[in-house]
Amino acid sequence: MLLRKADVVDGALKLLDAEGLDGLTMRKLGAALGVQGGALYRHFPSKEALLDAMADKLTEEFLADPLPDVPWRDQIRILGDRARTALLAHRDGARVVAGTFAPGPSTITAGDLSVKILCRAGLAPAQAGWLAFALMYYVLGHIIEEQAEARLPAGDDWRSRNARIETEVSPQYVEAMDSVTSTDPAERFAYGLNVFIEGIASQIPPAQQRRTVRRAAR
Amino acid sequence: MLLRKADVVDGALKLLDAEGLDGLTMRKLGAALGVQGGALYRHFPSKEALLDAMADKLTEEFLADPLPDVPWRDQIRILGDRARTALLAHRDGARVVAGTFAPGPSTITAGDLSVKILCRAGLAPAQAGWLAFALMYYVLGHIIEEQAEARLPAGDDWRSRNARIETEVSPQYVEAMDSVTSTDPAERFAYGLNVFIEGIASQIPPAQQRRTVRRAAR
DNA sequence: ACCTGAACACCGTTCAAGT
DNA sequence: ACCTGAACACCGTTCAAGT
Repeated sequence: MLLRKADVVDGALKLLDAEGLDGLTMRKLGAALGVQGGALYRHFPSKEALLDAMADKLTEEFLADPLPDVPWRDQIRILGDRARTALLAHRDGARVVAGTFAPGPSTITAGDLSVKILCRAGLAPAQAGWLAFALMYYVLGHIIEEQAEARLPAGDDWRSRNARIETEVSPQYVEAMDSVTSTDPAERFAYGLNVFIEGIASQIPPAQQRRTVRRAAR
Repeated sequence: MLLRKADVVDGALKLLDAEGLDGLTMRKLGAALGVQGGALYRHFPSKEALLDAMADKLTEEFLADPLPDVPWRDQIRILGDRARTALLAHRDGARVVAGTFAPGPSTITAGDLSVKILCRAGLAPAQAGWLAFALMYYVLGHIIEEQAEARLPAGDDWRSRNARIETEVSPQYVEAMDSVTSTDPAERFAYGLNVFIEGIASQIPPAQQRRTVRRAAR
């Protein structure tokens, strides 16, 4: 049975779940698809290109449904939550997307969508572009950390690591770190996303802001 | 001449500048230090541990001077700028720090400092911790991208990549991407950092905020 | 204690040859 | 066109043996 590009990407995502990003090798992927490792280079010019295709497939998923016509703040919240769900759906999903070198069609569409939302909110395209990236850094950073923590050995929390090296630390830091490790990641994610949204709101010129509020009200 | 741990870290940072993170191998580092690759395992149990030590050294640099007693917004701006300077000082510096597995003393001190600033601004320790991480995601994401762009082949801009795949894109997106690639990264960095700061300010309870304003005024 | 030399168990990638 | 088999040029890591 001959392989198609899509088969390779699907197999790679399956292997990703089983082995993690560090365990994803061309030889193992070949074996999982019943083929020699080298044969994969008929379908992708490099492992990097395959990883780009995997990232684009993950991004595709959270673009499937159109965004509802709600105020821009809610649209960003929805986009953020969908991105999080899509990235958490595969082991190391966030790391795969963060490592994207050449963006695919879905990655570009996602960027386009983010910029359009921020422009409709009242930002100039330039600032919308800058903040779309900033938003992406937050989303990816947060989820990379979530997925890393999920795979730590049981006793290896921040407390035991701090104890090993002797660094004095404020009681506030202790409380902060305890909260980071004990609070539902979804809540932390939403909180930070909201801070971001309020920061964006602070950059919208008042004239535009009025228009936005009316949009939200109808 | 026998090697010390610090010599290995210094040599590794030098080799990082010459070869980049992907070109940094234990064998090459050994050769640069006049030693076999395997000999490095007398000083570090793994390459990962060496990379952690490199990351901590980078972090150490921007903690050298104490923060001036200015309002919390300015303290965060100063911290962000110092972090950016320190990370840009070495090739792939941001990727090295982002890949940190076990934080060292400086990394912990930097976290402690961030949390303290945010608490002094009026946040509860838990939220201060969450936002300290969010802040770090932004800083690292931005600088990783800066350092990646700096090494792209000349003709390989977003425009030529988009042309290769046929994805329709809004005129706003075009303007946004042009702005991202043509604007001074320092300006973009400061803008996003400020958005973040204003978002944080929006989360501070009014009672606390008054105190903060007075602090800033004196 | 620190380093050498050599090995082990892998990698990504290429390519003549087969079907 | 797609795949095999085998190679090339590397990796991180380990370890007996030297000094």
